[in-house]
Amino acid sequence: MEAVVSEDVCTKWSETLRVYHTTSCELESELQERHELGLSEFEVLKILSRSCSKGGGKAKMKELEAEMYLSQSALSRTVTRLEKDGLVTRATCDFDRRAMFLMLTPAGQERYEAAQPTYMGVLRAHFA
Amino acid sequence: MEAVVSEDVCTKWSETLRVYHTTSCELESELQERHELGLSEFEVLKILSRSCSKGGGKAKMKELEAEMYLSQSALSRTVTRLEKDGLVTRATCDFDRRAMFLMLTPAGQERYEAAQPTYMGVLRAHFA
DNA sequence: TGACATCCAATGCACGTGCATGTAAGTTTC
DNA sequence: GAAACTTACATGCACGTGCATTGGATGTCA
Repeated sequence: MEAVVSEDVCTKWSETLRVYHTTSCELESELQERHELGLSEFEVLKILSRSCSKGGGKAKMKELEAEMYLSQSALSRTVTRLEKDGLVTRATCDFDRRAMFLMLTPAGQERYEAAQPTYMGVLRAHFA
Repeated sequence: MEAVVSEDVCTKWSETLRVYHTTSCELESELQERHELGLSEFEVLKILSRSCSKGGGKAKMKELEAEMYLSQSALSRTVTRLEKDGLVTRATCDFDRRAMFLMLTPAGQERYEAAQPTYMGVLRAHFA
């Protein structure tokens, strides 16, 4: 009884591990090879694209952080990389000068739209 | 139709991501805090413990590599750390002197048996 | 208003990982 | 048996990450 339950959770975990690993590896390499984007960079573009379309073109760092599985420091550096590539711009918030707004540049929007089908293709291949 | 399928695979992926992230983070921190073991270190001990009980006390690096989601180099260094902590020992194979046998030390066996309930506890909390 | 706590983002640092390469041992081909 | 190839593991290196800290801005309370 106990043993059955134990075996069951182990199986579930190793299944999760397998799916996560194969999918994230393929996402990573496909996005890198075809669009020069890491997975977390793509995720930032994805969230920005979504919130920009309804939020008037900007999102706060804190909002991004809450939606991603990434530490504050890692997110900060990811955004730095994206900014260096000209895909997003940072802007200080007028009302709270501690906070930063992020905005997709046209190049960022374009890059995201080019990469999105690749992303979806991998997901479909693994989950459909 | 297309949209529904798309939404579905996205949901599945983000669910996988969530489960993987929360579980692996908790495994990592619990194992580290209570037993001074990283997750991949624990995984090596786990596989060794299993194959030792039936295989006469040893396993080859290649076998480990095949059973883990870890590159050859990462595995090599993980084993180096375990060896430095006195939990496993390396031994060259007599028949193929390229290959390495790994063996759990008594301390390694002990550490694994102490950590295993912690590991199972986390899995049960997330999957049961 | 002044002192203190809280919050946001950036950065120094240590660490684990993957890729590419090195080294040594085994295998194949002629 | 020598040369070319393959296999097993270790290691140099670059990179992304998390933790802890810093610096600056905001909020709170007396």
